[in-house]
Amino acid sequence: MQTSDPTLAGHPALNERTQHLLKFLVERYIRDGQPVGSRTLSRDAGLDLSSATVRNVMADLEELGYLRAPHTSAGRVPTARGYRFFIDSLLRIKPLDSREIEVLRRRIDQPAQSGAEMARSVSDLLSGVTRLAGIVMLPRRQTMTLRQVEFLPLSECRVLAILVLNSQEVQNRIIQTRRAYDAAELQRAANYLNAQFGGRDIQQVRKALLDELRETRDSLDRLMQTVMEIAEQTFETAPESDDYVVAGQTHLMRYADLSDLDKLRQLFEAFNQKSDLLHLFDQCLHAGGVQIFVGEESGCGVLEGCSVVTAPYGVGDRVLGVLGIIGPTRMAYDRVIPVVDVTARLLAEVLDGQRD
Amino acid sequence: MQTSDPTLAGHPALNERTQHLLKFLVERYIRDGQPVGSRTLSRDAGLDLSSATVRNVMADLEELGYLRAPHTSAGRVPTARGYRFFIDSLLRIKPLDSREIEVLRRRIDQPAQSGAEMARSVSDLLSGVTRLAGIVMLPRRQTMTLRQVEFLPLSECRVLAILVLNSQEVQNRIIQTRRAYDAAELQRAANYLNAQFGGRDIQQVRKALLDELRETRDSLDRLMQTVMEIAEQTFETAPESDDYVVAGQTHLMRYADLSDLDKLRQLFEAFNQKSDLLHLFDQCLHAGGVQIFVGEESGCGVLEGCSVVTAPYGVGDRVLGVLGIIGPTRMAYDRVIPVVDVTARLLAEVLDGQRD
DNA sequence: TTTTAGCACTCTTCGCCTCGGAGTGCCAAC
DNA sequence: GTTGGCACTCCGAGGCGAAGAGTGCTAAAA
Repeated sequence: MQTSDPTLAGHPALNERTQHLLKFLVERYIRDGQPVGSRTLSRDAGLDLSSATVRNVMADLEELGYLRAPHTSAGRVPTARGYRFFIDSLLRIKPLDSREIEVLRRRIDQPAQSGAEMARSVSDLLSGVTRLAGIVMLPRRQTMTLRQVEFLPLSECRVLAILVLNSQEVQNRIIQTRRAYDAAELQRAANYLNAQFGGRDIQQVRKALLDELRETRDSLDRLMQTVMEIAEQTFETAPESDDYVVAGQTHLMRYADLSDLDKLRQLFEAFNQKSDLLHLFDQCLHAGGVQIFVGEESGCGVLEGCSVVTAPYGVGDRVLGVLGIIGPTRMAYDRVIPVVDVTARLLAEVLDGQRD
Repeated sequence: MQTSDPTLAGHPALNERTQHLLKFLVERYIRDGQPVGSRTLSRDAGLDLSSATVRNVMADLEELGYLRAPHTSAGRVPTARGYRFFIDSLLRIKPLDSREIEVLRRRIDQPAQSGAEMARSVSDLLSGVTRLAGIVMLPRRQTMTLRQVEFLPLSECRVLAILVLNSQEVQNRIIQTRRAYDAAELQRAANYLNAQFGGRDIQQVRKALLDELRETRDSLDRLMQTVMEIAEQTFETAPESDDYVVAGQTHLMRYADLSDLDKLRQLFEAFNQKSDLLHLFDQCLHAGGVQIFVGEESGCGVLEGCSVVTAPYGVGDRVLGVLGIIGPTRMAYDRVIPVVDVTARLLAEVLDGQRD
């Protein structure tokens, strides 16, 4: 999360009163979804100003690009820039109370058979709590710890490789080999790999294998040849490893802001397409905390009118993935931000607890 | 597919001319999505009748419940009953030409690592070809052939069970045991199960295990006790086994018939909910061919305005699952039906080829 | 200098009306 | 049984006016 320094780059200092009015306007717009007029602010903002004065202030804010008027007689609405300033400088986040945190913890701390199952359940949780679309990237395979590897001969030249990762996750891969191996050979290869690499993460394993191969290319004994041929395919980066799970897309259909059916369709297609959003999430992987994209800030056309709130999750100092929500720019940031933040932290805790 | 006998239950005989007009009207409505008036029919249906005569016929068809008029001056639109008659008695299905079939075959005959992957790719295919939402139920686990089973000790009292099914599909399951087993014990148990049950389907295995258990409850030796405890959990019907995959939901957002955002949302929620649709598909499992539900015929409220076309797929005489599409009632049945039909057949072929 | 009251102006929304077009139902004639 | 004719209904587009909301500007007040 960014600090609340009102003199951020590109943001001229606003006096107290102006900030207060902007804050009130954004909050009111988030609540009602209707353009907010000067009378409303004059009456409800608690500043005891006439509507004329408020109008002057609003005109200034429009000039600065924080507000815009849908048409001449319709009050003002925040722009992306307005939301940005609101989020960075005006928003006071209410921390979740401990009861709510407990509920989240219990929902997250369910035994899951796999990373994919975990991701599904957490994105369900996010979407249920925020009533927006929840997104969870699958834990990246490279950062997972290898617990155990086994090989099973299936048929002539087909071997089933089984990886046990993080003690929870099991991944299979059927690999084609150049020659047939018998069970004993495969067992020896597995034993070797387990002894050598058990407890290290996949990335290290791949690197070590490559080094080994380079150094002793020609002098490999029979066992090591077996190991090399099979391990090479086994530890290839899985193509499916960069992926995410979306839940609760239907919530987005309730917002009039997004009622343009065609826009909505494009957004849903982007969820299926995945590449654009994955690119966005990759940027968040090493952000070290909650990150917020308002409207087109994300650089992703289909996200016009949408905001994205993300947080990386991981174990210790290792980032495993990113989770977050997508909703209309007009969302309750003060609630959504802590939910995303806490969910990421709780998930880290739970994964940490499962490490052994 | 039903026969084209025009005297089906509940359907009074219609003379040739009336049938022709109904057929033309339905086809035109499917093409344009606009109510069809008497002038259009008189002009284009090729019968050389005045619009007044056509009006008389249409009034009869409305009386019989095949057509309805959205309002007084808006031409006619088919009712669910009208579509039903059209499909059962009037529709002439154009078989796919061999080029198209070849394209489908190539898309289906991709190596897949698992049933889920296969289901995803086939539902993608269905939705791409028909521009509707494609649905594929995952192959039911009970009907799969057990090729091999292995057990891996993970930690104290946790065992990883690996099932190789149909030589293509690998399933894992982590099971909790009452006492710790060592690798040798597990190996013996696996050997026993493989020798005894390899090549049979899961359903038979479960049944045989239960029988065995009942007959020799007290006299089990140590090996058999091991086998029983572990196998029991391994062969439990997986909860995720009844599931399906949807692709191309976004196509449904293009149809003005479904433009009611709220209806659409409910439909999408039903896709996520799954239970209603699963119930519907279960009915199709043993239908022995293409099955069509028009509008509320399915008994499923959210499917109002939608039709569902399904076909079971399987290997030999064993039904593995159901696939199909969902779209607006106003869909090109003459094309969709053969696509669904052929896809199911091709999938059967491909799965059959992979059996060994 | 800042704030405010007042006023003219703009723009949307709604109801109301009208009008043309599309399509129907019915009747009488063929 | 089929057809032409005609009155009727209904929708949709467009125009009009009133009400309401909100603005910008100006001149006076603080």
